[in-house]
Amino acid sequence: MLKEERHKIIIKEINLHNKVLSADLSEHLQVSEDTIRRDLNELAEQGLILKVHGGAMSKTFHYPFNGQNTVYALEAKQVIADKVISLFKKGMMILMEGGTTIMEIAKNIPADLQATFLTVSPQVALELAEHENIEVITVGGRLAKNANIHTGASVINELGSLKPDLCIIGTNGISINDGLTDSDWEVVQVIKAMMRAAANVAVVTIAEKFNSVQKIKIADIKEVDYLVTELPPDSPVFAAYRDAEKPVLL
Amino acid sequence: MLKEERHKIIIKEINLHNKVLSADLSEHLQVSEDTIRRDLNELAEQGLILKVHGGAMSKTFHYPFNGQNTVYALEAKQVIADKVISLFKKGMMILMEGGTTIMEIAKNIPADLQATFLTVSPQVALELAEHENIEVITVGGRLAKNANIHTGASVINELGSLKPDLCIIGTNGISINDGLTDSDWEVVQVIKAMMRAAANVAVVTIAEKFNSVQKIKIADIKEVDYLVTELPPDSPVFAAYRDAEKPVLL
DNA sequence: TAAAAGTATGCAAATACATGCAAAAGTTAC
DNA sequence: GTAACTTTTGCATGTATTTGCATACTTTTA
Repeated sequence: MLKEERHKIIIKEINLHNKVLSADLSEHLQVSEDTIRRDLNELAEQGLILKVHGGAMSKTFHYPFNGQNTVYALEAKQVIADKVISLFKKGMMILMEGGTTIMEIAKNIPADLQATFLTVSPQVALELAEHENIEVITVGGRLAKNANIHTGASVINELGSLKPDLCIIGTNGISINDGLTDSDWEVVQVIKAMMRAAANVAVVTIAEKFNSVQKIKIADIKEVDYLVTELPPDSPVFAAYRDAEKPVLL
Repeated sequence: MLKEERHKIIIKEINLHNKVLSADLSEHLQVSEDTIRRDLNELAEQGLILKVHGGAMSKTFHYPFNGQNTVYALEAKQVIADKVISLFKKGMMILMEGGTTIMEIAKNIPADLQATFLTVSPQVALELAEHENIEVITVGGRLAKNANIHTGASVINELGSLKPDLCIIGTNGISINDGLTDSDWEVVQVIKAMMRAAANVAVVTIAEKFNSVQKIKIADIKEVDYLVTELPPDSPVFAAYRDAEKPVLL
């Protein structure tokens, strides 16, 4: 049996079943597991498969969202992500909303962080699933199409029985006087429930959104524990926030 | 024996068996292996064959695997999608599993169908969300990273309180004797719960998976209401299935 | 946290390869 | 026909690849 022949069979097997076990292949192809492992290494180097402990899996199945859609204010969001991640500690249970900033955070979580992440966003869930050491739990429910997060009574219900250490939310509007605001009633209900559930609340937002107000109120500024933007905490933009006890500026 | 004569025979042999071994050719053509190697080198230089260690292989046989982003057996899956969609009626509540075939179905749902879709897969949920007229509900839970579907007790629980009209599942193994099989225990539990919940069960699979068996049993064939493949129902592949009352072949 | 399963590494045997060379076979020119 | 030439072939040599095993190490699981 030629090596390339084995490779072909392995690829086919992975395409059929999305994954293969080294032990199964070894028996099926009548070669030692060492040889199979070498085969899998080669195929992985060629980028054809994704090698995992015990075998290999389909790459397409695992990395569905390679589509590079440019994110607005990406650099700012990466700065924000770095700051937020400094709040993450081992063993924490962290609840995340959706949105591009939160996605950026999810992408940049350190590989060695051990924590449990809850989210109401399928996109965030899939991004989080890329990290080996974290457990991902989706709070399911009716999927609101404009925001791509789960909403509805079942979500509120479910959130009521969770006690995360930290809750990360994006926001559409934020201002001293009107607090956090948004324009989607269903989304607002979910965010309220998330804030109620969590021990600490971090709001992430690009500075551009400061002092903008939307139609529906979510909460007062003083209910936010951490406020994270791309600007340094001593930026003049935050002059009005500095006297308040909360939120802590990052 | 002329060189060109050998070349023709080698090409013929490769077309017939997709591969040749230098040792076999040497014996068959009564020349030294060195000569065979030189032959193979020449044919490879002309781009007619793919030379590999130990012999040569058909080029067409090897090439299809450079596009790693193309879903395996995409055409077949689109045919399957069309057939399954014929089962969808207005107002139905339809429960979907995950996997590439199911994704293909989700993509091809007619724009005007009004229905409610439940799914345990974040990917499928996001795909379904692209459709205006359907309601999407995610059954949330712990996200199993290898399969990218929600698993665990909460999912089983939630499924227990749902009564979908139709349930669409992919499968890794399917055979007359061993029924539906898979290799992931958590996934199997979820699929079992899905089948229990639904009034009707449709299994979608490319014909290639027929008569393959995985380690863990999900259900007997007779528990499946519709069996959907890319082949016509009267294909000889289904000879053994034809006498059974269920499943209905599509 | 200990056992089990899976992995990486070095090594040796077997096999396959490229290369140079000379003999054999085929070709051309006279 | 045969000398001069080119091409092809087999062999010897040294090199490279492949493979299974032994070993030590890491990850996973219970």
